[in-house]
Amino acid sequence: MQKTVQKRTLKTRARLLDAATELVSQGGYEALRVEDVVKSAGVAKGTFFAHFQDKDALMAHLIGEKLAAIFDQVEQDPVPGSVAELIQALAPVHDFMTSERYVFDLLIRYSGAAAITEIGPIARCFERYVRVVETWLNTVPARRDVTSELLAEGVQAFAIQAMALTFCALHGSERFQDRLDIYLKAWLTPAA
Amino acid sequence: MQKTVQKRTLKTRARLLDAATELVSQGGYEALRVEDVVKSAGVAKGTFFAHFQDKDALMAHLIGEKLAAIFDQVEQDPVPGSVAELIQALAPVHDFMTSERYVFDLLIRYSGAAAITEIGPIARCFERYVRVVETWLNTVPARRDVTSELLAEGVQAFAIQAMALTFCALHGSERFQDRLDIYLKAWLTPAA
Amino acid sequence: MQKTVQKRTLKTRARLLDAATELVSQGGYEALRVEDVVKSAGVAKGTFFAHFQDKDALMAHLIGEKLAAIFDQVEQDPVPGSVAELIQALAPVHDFMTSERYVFDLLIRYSGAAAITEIGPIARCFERYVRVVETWLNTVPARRDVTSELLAEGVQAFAIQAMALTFCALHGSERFQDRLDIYLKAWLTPAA
Amino acid sequence: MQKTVQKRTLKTRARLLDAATELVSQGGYEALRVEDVVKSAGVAKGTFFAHFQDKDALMAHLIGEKLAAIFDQVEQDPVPGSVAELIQALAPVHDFMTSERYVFDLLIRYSGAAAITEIGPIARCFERYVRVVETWLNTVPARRDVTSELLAEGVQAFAIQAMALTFCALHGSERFQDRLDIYLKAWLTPAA
DNA sequence: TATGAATGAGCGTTCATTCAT
DNA sequence: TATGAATGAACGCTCATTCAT
Repeated sequence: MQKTVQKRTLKTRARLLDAATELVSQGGYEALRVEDVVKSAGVAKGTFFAHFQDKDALMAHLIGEKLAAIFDQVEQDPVPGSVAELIQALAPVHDFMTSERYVFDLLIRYSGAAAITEIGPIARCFERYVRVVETWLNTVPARRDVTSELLAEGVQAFAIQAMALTFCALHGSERFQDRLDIYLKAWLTPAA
Repeated sequence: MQKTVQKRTLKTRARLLDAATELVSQGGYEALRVEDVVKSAGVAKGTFFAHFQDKDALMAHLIGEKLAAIFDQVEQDPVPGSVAELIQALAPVHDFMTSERYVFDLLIRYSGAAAITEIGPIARCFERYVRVVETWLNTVPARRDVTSELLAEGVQAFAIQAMALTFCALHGSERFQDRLDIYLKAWLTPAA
Repeated sequence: MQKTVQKRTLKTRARLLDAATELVSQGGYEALRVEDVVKSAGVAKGTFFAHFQDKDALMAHLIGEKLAAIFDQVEQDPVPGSVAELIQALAPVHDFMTSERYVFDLLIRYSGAAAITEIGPIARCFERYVRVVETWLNTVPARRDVTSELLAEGVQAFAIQAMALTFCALHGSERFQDRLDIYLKAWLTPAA
Repeated sequence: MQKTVQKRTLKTRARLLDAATELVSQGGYEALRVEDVVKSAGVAKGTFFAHFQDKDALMAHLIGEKLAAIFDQVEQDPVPGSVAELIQALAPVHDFMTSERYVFDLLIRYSGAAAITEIGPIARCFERYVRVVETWLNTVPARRDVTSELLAEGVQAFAIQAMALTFCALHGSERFQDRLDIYLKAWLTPAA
C-alpha cells in the first residue's frame, strides 16, 4: 500500500517535472511560472508545493538535471590534452550556463547553496565541475606546485569571471573563449 | 533658464538619494521600499520614477556610490606590500560586498550590467576594483610574466569565488580570507 | 468538493459586494476606491481582481444590482394608466440614473457594453427598462400602429435625451419631467 | 504690439491644433495624449494649458470642428425628401459619431455640456443637428401636430439610441440604418 | 496527498494638471 | 506667455506561497 502511494507520488512529481521541462524548452527558465507548470501537469497548485519546497527547488532541480546530463556527455568526450582542448571540452557546460542571464545568476546564487543537511543539485554540479577538471589536469600540462583541486577551483573561478563579462556591455563583444584562454594559460601554465 | 531647471532637478534627485541612504543605514538594502523613500524625501512617487528607471536603478546607484566611497577610503590607506596586506586592504570592499546576500546578488547581477550605451555604476566599480589592484601589484611581489591587468582580473575572480562560497553551507564556516589567501598565493606567486 | 470551494468563493464575493455597497451608501459611486473596498471587506487586493476584472466591472455590478432592486420595487407599484403616471412610475429609475454624473456616464458607457459572450449587468437593465415599459403600454393609452417594444424603446430614447439635457447648463434648469412629458406625449399619443 | 502678441498666440494655438489633428488622424481620439501633442507642436506642457482650459476642451474643439466640417458638407448635399433620404443625408454625421466608442461617449457627455457663459462646441453641434433636421422636415413628409423642433429633437434621440445599440453586443449585428429607419418612420409618420 | 481560493506587500504606471521661475 | 519638473491618487498587477477543506 505504501508502494502504491509512492508510485502515485512519483508519478505526480514526474508529471510536474515533465511539464516544467517542456515549458522551459518553449519559453526558457526565467519565464517559467508555477501556475503554468501545475496547469500543464494537470494538478493543483498546492500539490506543487507538496513536492517541491519552493519554486527555486524546482528550478535548481531542472538546471541541476540539465547540467548533469551535459556533464555526462562531456565526460564521454575525449579527454583534453591542452588548455585549448580543455576549454573546448567545457564549452557545452559554459554555453548552457550563459544561455540565459537568469540561469547564470541563479547558478551563482546557488553555486555554494546547500541546505544545512542536503547539498543542492547546483552545488553538486559545481563540485562535479571541479572534479572533472581536476581529472583532466592529469593530462593537461599544468603547474604542479599546487594541488589539482586548487587549480580546478581556479578554472571555475576564471570561467565564471569570463562568463560574467559576457553579459557586460563593455566586454560583451570580446569572445568568451578567447578571454578564458588567456586566463587559463596564465593560471595553469608554469611560469617559466 | 536651463540651469535653473537643472538645479531643481538635481535638488530633488539629491533628496531622494539622501532619503534612501538614510533608510538603508537604518534597515539595510533589502528592506528598502520605494514608498518609504518618496515619503521620506517628501516627493511624489511619480517623481521617483522620473529620476530612476526603477527600484533597481536606485539600488545600483546607492551601492555603486557606497562602493566608490569605500574605494576612496581604501585608496588612501597604505599601499599593501604583500598578498596578506592586499587581502587586508581589500577587506572593506569584500566586507561590504558580503554584508547582505541581497547586495552580493545584485552586484553579480549588475556586475556587467550596463545599458548598451551607458555603463552602470556597479560595472564601473568592478572596473575600479581591477584598476586599484592593478596599481597595488607594483608593490606586491607577484609574477611578472603576464600583465598586471590580467593579474588583477584574476584577483577579482578569486575574490568572487571566495565570496560566493561564503554564503554556502558547505564552506561558510571556512574563513573567507583564508580561502582567498590560498587562491591569491597560488595566482600571484611565480610558480617556481 | 467543488461545492465547498464555491461556497467560499461566493462568500468572499458577497463580502466584497457588501463592503462596496456600504461604502457607496456613504460616499457615492464616484468616490469608491478599490483599496477601501478590500480593506473594508477584509480581503486581499489580489482577491478583488480575482473576482472582478477591474474596478469598472464592480461598478457595473453594483449599479446593475441597484437598478434591478429599483425595478423590483417599481414593478410592485400600481401600473400607470397615463403618460404622466408612466413618467411618475419611472421616476425612481430616472432619479437614480441622474443621481451622479458619474453614474449616468457609466450607464451610457456600458449601456450596450457587454463582452462578446456575456451580457453586462447594465445592458441587462436597459433591456429590463424596455420590457417593463412595454408591459405598461398595455394600460397606458398609446398608439397601436407599431409594436409596444418599439414604443418602449422610444420611451427609453427620450428619457436618455431628457436626462442628458439635465446635465446641461443650457437646459439644466428646465425640469426633466416636463421635458420628458412633452416628448412622450408626442411619441405615444396617437396623432389625431 | 498687442497684435504681434495675438499673432504669436494664435500661431501657437494653431500649432497645437495642427499637431493634435495630425495625431488623431494617426491614432484616433482616445489615444491622444497631451504630452504627445505638445511634443509634436514643439511647445511646453504648460503652454498647452495656457491655450486650453483642459484636455477635454481640446477634445471638444477637435470633435466640434470635425463635426462642423461634416455638417458643412451635409448641408451642401441635396435636401432629403423622405425618411430614408434623411437617414442617408445624416449618414456622415452618424458615421463619425460612431467611429470610436470614445467619441460617442464624449459626445453624449458633452451633448448638453456648456460652461455657464459659453456654449461648448459639442453642444453647438447638437443644436445644429436639430436645426438642420428641423429644416429638412419642411421637405420630408412628417406629422404636423407638433413643432418641427420637437420632431428634430426626437430624431436626435432616436439616432443616439440606435447608435448606442451599435456598440452593444446584443444588437451590434443589426444594421444601424435599418433600426433608425424603423424608429423614424414611427416617429415622423402621423399615426393613422 | 490533493485542492485552489486567498494572500499580500509592493512595484510600476498613468497622465492630466499645477506652479515656481 | 512659456517652461517642464513635479504632483498625486489610485489602479492594476505580480506571483510565489499558504491553508482550510
